Amino acid sequence: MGSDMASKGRVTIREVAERAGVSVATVSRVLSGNYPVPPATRARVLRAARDLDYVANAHARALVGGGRKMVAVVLRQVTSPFYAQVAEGVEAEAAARGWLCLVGTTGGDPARELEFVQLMREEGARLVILVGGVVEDDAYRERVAHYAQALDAAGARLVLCGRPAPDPGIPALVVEFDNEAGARAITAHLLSAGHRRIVFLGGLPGNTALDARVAGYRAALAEHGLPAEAAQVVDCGLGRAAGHRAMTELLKNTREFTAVVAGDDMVAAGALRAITDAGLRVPHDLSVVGYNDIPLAEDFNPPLTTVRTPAEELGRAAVRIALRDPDHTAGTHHLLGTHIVVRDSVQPPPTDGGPTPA
Amino acid sequence: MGSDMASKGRVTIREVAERAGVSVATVSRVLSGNYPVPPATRARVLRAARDLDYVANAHARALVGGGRKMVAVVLRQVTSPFYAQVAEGVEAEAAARGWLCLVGTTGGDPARELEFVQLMREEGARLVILVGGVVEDDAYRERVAHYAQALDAAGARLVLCGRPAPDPGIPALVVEFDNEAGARAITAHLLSAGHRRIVFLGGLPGNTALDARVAGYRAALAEHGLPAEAAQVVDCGLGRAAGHRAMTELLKNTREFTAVVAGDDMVAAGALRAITDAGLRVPHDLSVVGYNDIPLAEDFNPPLTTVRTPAEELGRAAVRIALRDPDHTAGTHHLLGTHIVVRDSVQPPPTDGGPTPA
DNA sequence: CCCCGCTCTGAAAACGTTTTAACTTCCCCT
DNA sequence: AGGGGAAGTTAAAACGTTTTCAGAGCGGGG
Repeated sequence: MGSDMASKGRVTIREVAERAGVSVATVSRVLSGNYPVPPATRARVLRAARDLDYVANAHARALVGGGRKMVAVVLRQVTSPFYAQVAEGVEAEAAARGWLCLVGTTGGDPARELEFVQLMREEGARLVILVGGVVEDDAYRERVAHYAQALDAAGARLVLCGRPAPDPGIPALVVEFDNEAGARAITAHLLSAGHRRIVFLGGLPGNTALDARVAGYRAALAEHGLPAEAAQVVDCGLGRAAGHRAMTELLKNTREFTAVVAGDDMVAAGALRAITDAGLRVPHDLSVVGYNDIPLAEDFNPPLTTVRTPAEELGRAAVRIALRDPDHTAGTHHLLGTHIVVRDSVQPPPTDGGPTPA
Repeated sequence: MGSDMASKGRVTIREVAERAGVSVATVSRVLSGNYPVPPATRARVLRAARDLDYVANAHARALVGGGRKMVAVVLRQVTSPFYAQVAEGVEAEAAARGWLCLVGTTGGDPARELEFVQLMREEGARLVILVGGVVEDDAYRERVAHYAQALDAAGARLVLCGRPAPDPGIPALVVEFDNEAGARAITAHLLSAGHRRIVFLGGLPGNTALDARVAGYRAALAEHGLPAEAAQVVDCGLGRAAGHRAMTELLKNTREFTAVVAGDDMVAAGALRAITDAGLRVPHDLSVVGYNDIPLAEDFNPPLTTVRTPAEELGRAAVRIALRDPDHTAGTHHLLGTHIVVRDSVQPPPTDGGPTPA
């Protein structure tokens, strides 16, 4: 760094030009690399830029260049392990292509989501990724349709992760996990361990991700020849606290079940804790499984059997798919696979009327 | 939304002006709200803007406005619960003031950190927050001094969370937890439960955050009248995997300790798992404490006694402090307090030569 | 010897906004 | 009635780049 660093304001391209003894056009050509410049001049410019510790003004660049390489991710909160992984995937894939990644959190508030998308339009994001299930009502559909059209008009693309496109005609991509298949598989796992009375804890009617998991759960039950009445779903919503509360409630009544499939791992965490608090043991007295396989799921008590949804890969896939085909292949739906990871929270149900032998 | 939405490119302020029958200056004044405009004109402009679904170009704004309200957080990874919380704090505090928040991840690579800070200079961030301990060597000091001076010259500020300012003269703020006090307190907790042979698992020589915790650990031992040789610190570094590996190793030898204080909760998670794998029980055979109180620490097996470092508050404090005094109160050092949260991973040590009575 | 074309460089326009300075009106005061 | 503001509005400059267009220098082929 030179000793004559500007003490006030930023160094502009003009000062670099002056010091190098060339015009601003030449400096721009060297620095942006968009145009060949003979080695001698090039070196002189580079030298001057380095001496002055010049940094380009991204705004000026974006202004004339008409936009910039930026992707925005919008999610409920970064402190949720699952969302954090998705964000990391997006960020990694974006960074690998030299794109900037902006993450915004909404706390689940549609108003803040709208606000953020608006902001991203102002910022000239070329790709906006909305992640996380949502309750799908008219307001939602209208909102997303608006986003999609506005972004599309500006030459940007919208991808929805784990939430539905409002209409086949809307210019948005959808990338998500096959929730139904995942839930079906994990429920089948419980079934094949011998469980028959299984409750689904953490339904959230209207939320498409959860609805799909509930559907998978019911499908597994049906496939195993159980009547529709065998399904018990507790619509307590997501989150550790909700899981804890609902499970506590459930345990107050006479126990009509031997296993629980939780809406996600956080719900499972709450449920696990509630069960322990009630003096029961998992999996000895009750089996429980989760969903998502968050990083600390194997440190739960006991290590949680759950279905792995490669969250980071979801994020990567979202940007990869959106950026791959420049032609407008909108409206496409992409499903990502999942698989069960078996740990220690499941064992055959206790035999009726007495404790199982060790 | 009007039926005549521009189908190509963005709607500019000029088109709004035209439709409203005023000049661009007037539109700008209405939209930016920097200058009073009579209600009638105002309404007409607003109407035109809405009809055209106009969104301002943030770049043009930032260009003329000389920068923009944006804060950038740089951290190792968002998937680490502690960092995620810090990021959330920063984001929340920034959003509350109408600032934009950009989070960048480095994976711990100084080169990527440099690259990102450079990028933020280009983007015109007015506040850059570097978070996370780091090994402090000459390269680090030089790097940070460079950031600080460059940002300062551009009228931006630099705040360091949990890492040291290279030199009192450098224009950077430091905000961090009192690591030494926290480690001293949690070690004292173990001591007062009767433990005498305590190992510190997760040292990382050169990393100032960890060094401070080790110092606190040693101080607690000394205060309790134990000789310096009583301290055993295992420099295995951070992360769940490191903790697991180191603990496994430790358990291979004859056990010379009854408790372990982990460098952070992730190390504790690994250690807990290693102990369980070895057929031992916590806290019956061994007591374990962590550091940070990450959100899932209470779901560990057993629920972890640890020291709570309010991470979100750290993030909030960083932006609050940096933005509070416009005068250049640089070089200041702010320490945030911590406190112990007691759960179930500590109990008095087993009596020598036999199992403790229940 | 002249002209063409190529390489290198520079002047200036453009990007979309904010803001300053100036210019009308119109009203009120003397 | 005339002058001084105030209020409302506009034209134009400025922000820092990229890019187009054109000019200058120069070597080679006819």
